[in-house]
Amino acid sequence: MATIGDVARVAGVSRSTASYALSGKRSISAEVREKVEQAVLSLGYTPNAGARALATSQTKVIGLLARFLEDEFAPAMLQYILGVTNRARERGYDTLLLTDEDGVSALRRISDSRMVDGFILLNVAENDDRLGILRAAAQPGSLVGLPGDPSGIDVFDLDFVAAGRLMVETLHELGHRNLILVSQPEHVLERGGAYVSRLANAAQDRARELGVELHHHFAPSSQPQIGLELARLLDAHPNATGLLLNNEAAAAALPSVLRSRGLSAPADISVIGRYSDDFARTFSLPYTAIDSAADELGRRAVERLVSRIESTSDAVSPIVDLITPRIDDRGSTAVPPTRH
Amino acid sequence: MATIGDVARVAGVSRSTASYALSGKRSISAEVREKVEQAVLSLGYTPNAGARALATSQTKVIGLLARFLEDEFAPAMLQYILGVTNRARERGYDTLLLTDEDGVSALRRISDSRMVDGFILLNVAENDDRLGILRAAAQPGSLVGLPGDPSGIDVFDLDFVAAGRLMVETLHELGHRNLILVSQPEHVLERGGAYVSRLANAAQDRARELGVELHHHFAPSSQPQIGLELARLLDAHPNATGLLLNNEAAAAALPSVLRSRGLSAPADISVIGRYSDDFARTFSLPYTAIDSAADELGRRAVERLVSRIESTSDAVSPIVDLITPRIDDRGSTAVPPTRH
DNA sequence: GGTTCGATTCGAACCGGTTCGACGATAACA
DNA sequence: TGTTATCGTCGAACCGGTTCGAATCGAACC
Repeated sequence: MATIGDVARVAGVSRSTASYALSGKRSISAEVREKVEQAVLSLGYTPNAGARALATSQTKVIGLLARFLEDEFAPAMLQYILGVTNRARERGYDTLLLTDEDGVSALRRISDSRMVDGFILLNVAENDDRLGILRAAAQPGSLVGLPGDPSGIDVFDLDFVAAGRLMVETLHELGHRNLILVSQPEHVLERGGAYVSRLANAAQDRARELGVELHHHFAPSSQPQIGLELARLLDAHPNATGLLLNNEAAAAALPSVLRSRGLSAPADISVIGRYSDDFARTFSLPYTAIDSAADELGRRAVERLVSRIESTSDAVSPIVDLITPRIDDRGSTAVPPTRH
Repeated sequence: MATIGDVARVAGVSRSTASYALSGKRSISAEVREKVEQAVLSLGYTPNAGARALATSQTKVIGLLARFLEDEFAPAMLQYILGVTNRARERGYDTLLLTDEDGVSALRRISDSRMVDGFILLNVAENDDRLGILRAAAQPGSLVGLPGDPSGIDVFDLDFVAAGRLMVETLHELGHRNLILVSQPEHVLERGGAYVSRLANAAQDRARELGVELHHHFAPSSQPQIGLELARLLDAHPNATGLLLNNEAAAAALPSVLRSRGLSAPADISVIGRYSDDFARTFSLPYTAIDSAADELGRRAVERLVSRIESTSDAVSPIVDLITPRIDDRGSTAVPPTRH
C-alpha cells in the first residue's frame, strides 16, 4: 500500500508538503497541489487509519452499544442500529457495533483503547450501569432511552408521558369512557424499562382527569400466553371499548384474538398501539399506532454526538430531547359502538 | 491516558522491557514482570489501538458488510449480525458494521485505510460486484451466501438444494402428492438471490422424480398483497395438500389467511417454512420449518476468517461450506386429509 | 535600497506502540 | 580459567501519518 511518503516522492515534494496539499491546512501553490493530487491518483493512495488516529487522536468511528435483552423484541433494535449507522456514515463516521453481554466492560475497553470518538448507547435502562463509565470516559456519548438520572449526558427518547396522554385523549375525544391498557411484561419494568410505567402512569393520570375508566395490565412475555391474556382481559372488561397496547408482541397477537372472538376493529373495539411504522408494515398490523421513531432517535443521537465530537468547546450543556409522539392513523379507531 | 512510557517509568524499566513484559515475547524476570503488572494496574493502562495497529498492522477488527435491500425481510438480517459480532468477540475481534448503500466503495475505503483485518459479506448475490474488490483486497474475507463464482473465497450458506429436496421428500413420505411452493418475490431472484431458484429447482426436480405435482409461485413483496396472493393460490390449487414457504413474510401472513378460510394446519393442509428458529419464536409461527441457521452461518464465517487472518501461510485453500438443512418440527405436517 | 510581510516549502519532532540488535551479567562447558 | 550460550534489559528505529518552527524568496512598503 502506498504511504504519504510514496506520494511525496512521486510528486517531488516533502512529506509535510504532501500532507498540507491534501488537508489544505496551509496554503500550497496550485502547481504543487496538482502534482500531489496526480500522485495520489496514480498510486491509489489512501491514508492509513491507524497512523492518522495516532497522530490526530481522532478515529472517525462511533461506538454503538446495543443491549439485547432476553424476552425483548429484537427486530425493533435493528431500526435503531440502521438509523445510527446510516446517519453516522453521512457525517463521515463508521460504526463499531458492540453487542457484548457485559456492556460496562465493553464500554471501558473501547473507550480506554481509543478506538472510537464517541458512543451511542441503545436501550438505556432507568438505572443503567453503563452511565458511570460513560461519564468518566474521555469520549462523549448520546443515549437512546431516558435513564433516571440523565445528568451530564445527551438523551434522546420518545416522550412516553405525552404518548400515554395522547392515547387516552384520542379515544376520549371519540367518546370512549372505558379502556384497557396492555403494557410490556412486568420484568421489563423491573429490569429498568421505566418507559413502561411512564406511559402507563401518564395514561392513568390523564384518564382520571377526563373521567375515563382505565384498566392497566402487564402482558406475559411470550406467545401463546399473550393471546390468552388478551382474551382474558377482553372477558374481564366487557364494557371496555378501547384497547391501548404498549407492547409489540401483544399487537402482533391481537388480530387472531379478535378474529377468533368475531370482533373487528374499529367496529367493535378501537385499538391504538405503539410501534414503528416499519414494524407495522412488516407484519401488516392494521392498527393505528404511535410511531416509536426508532430511526429518527438514532439519527438525532448521532447528529448530536458528532457535533459534540467536533466542537472545540466542550462546555455545551447536555440536552434531553423527547420526541413528541405522532400517531399513524391506520383506521382502527372510531366512536364506540352503541350499547344494545 | 497512560501510555506504555508511563508504565515503564513507574515500573522503573525501559519502554521495550515493559512491552516485552506484557506481551511475553521475550523472557523477562519474574521480578520485573511483577513491577510492570503493578504499574499497569495502578495506572489503568490500556494500549492505544491506533498505535498498536500502526506498529503491528493488525487492528483486531472485522468489517461486516450488510446489504439491506428494499423489500427484503430486514429482521432476519439481525440474526446474522449477532452471530458474527458475538463469535468475533469471543475470538478477540470487534466488528465494524458497514451498511453503506454502495458496498463496493465501502469495501474499498475500509480495506485501503487498513481499518480491519478481514471482511464478512452478508447477503451475497449471484453476481456480486463486491467480490472483485474483495479478491484484490489485502485482507481476507468470508461470504455468507453462495455466489455464482466463489473461486478463491471462503463461502458459507445453507444448502438450498438439499432444503428444496427435503421439503418435498418430507411431505411425499407422509403421502402428499400435490404441493404449492411459495418463493420470495421474483425481483429478489433478479437481483441475484439465486438461492431462491436453487431451492425451487431442486424441489421441482425432486417432485418430478417422486411423481409429486408441485406448483411454484413467486410471492409479492409486501403486505397485504402477500395475504391476498396466498388466498388466491389456495383457491387456484384446491387439491393441494401441502404448502412450502421459502419466504418469511408469507409465513408471517399465513396464520391469518388460514384462519379466515377456516383452515388449520396440519388438519387441512400441511405447511413447511424456511426461517430461523428465533424468527419462529418471535412471531410465534406454528409451522414446521427448515432452520435458516443464520447465527450458525455467521459464526462459521467468523471462525474461518479469524483462522485465515491469524494463519501465517496464506496458501490455505478456500472452502464452500453448505450447511445441511435441519427441520424444526412444530407439528404442522401430517398425512393429507382424506378426500370426501 | 533596506525592511517587512505573506506565501510556500522543508526538516524535524511527535503520536504510542512493537521489535531488532547489542550489551552486560551469569551460568554452563571444556 | 577462558570460552560460549543464555538470560534479561536497554536504546534506537520503525510503523505512517500530522504539525510546529524555520528558511527561502519575491513583492510591497517606506
